[in-house]
Amino acid sequence: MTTILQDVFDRLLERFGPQGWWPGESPFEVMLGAVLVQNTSWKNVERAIANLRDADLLAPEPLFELRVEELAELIRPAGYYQVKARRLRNLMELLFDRFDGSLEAMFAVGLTSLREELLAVKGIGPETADAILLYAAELPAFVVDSYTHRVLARHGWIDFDADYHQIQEHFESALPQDVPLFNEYHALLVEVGKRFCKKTPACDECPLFELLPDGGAREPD
DNA sequence: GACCAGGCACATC
DNA sequence: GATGTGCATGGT
Repeated sequence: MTTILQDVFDRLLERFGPQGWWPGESPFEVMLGAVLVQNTSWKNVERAIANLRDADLLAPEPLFELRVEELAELIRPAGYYQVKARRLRNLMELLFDRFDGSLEAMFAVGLTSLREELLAVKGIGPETADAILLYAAELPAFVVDSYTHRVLARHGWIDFDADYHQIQEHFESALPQDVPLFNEYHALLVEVGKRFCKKTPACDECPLFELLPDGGAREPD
């Protein structure tokens, strides 16, 4: 049987093609990006990561040894740089205190345990944790972001007041627990969100428009 | 100059 | 438990 969520995925993939997420050359870099991108455009995150790369800091050891004040200056282009420097520091402390600095060891503890450990880090909430799980650790956690919420709610496929866990369950219960699928699906939702489902939407040109049961009349956010 | 972008923690009621 | 606010850069 075909669910609406599978329809949506097929349509988005056909329209936009594979997105090749997550941008980043290593799992460690992907993990840092997950924190840096919080409420921030990816363009600004790229500058911050470039600064870290130029300083040869895109690896666990050197980043762990870097003072938080210096880290803050380097990631400044990503915005909220004082807060995010502290958050990255907290994440490094988890990595070294619990896993001796080994990403492999950290990712090997499994989805449920690692998710709990990540959520216990101050500055890592559900979306950042799931982004690390899916895109860095390659574990099947569906990532829910503001676009996911907006796209689904505006089409009437979830309630506007659905919380993170409800939306995640909505996807995970309707789809196979497949890492490449979850990877592509979230990336495609961000893409359609950026193009057509901003705060001022362009619904009439959205590829999902015709999937609406009643022609698209929906309450605003 | 206003508004927005791939959140999260914390204060206050 | 719900709602509001601070955090900050860079693009439109």
